[in-house]
Amino acid sequence: MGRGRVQMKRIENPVHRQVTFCKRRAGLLKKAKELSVLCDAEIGLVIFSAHGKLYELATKGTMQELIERYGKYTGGPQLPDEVPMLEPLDAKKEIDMLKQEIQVLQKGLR
Amino acid sequence: MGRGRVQMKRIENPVHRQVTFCKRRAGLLKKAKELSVLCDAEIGLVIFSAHGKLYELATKGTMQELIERYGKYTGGPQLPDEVPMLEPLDAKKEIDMLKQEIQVLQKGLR
DNA sequence: CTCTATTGATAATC
DNA sequence: GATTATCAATAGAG
Repeated sequence: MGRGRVQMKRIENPVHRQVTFCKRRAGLLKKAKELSVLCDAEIGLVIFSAHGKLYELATKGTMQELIERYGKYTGGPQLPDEVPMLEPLDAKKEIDMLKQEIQVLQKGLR
Repeated sequence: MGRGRVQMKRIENPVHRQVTFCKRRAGLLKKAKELSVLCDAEIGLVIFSAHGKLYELATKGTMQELIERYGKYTGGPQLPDEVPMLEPLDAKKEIDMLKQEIQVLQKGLR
């Protein structure tokens, strides 16, 4: 789109990259909403900018609910009781992961 | 795009809706990848079809890592100390406790 | 699925 | 931010 083609690689010019990020981010969010409405799909979209700012979209409910559904889908039917142990990560990180898993499991019990 | 405009509402014809879902889903995933590459952003996209099938995309790492980052972002900066901290147990001990709880929950799910 | 006609997204520009 | 020339996505048809 636009005047001239676009190389599919990181835009080096910071100003240009920022402008493109804003425009395409808006376009992506719009497309996601459209797909959700047109085809009755539940969509979650999370975008972290290069600078770490968060942009999100969740159709049908909250992002948390969607994450839980995701966890249930991937952790449930597909890998019932397979616990792929990770290497000894940072303890805090591992604790957070375990807590999240517990939340998913608790939700599944209801 | 295409021949004729599209009403922004749920497509009633099931065949038409399925075709549109496939096409736009592919387009959305492509756009998400492009935004990630062009603007150096980390993007997570989760799509549940109306029938419950999951389609996902995670640029830069896994979806789990992205979810963790999301949780950290929303639960961290925004609600710094609203997290009921447990007693400062030894990290290893806490991990073992959490794992045990997970096992109990998994058992309950069967 | 492949193939256009046409719209919609957007890169360049102001 | 708004405008416009172009390209890319896609609706409909085969």
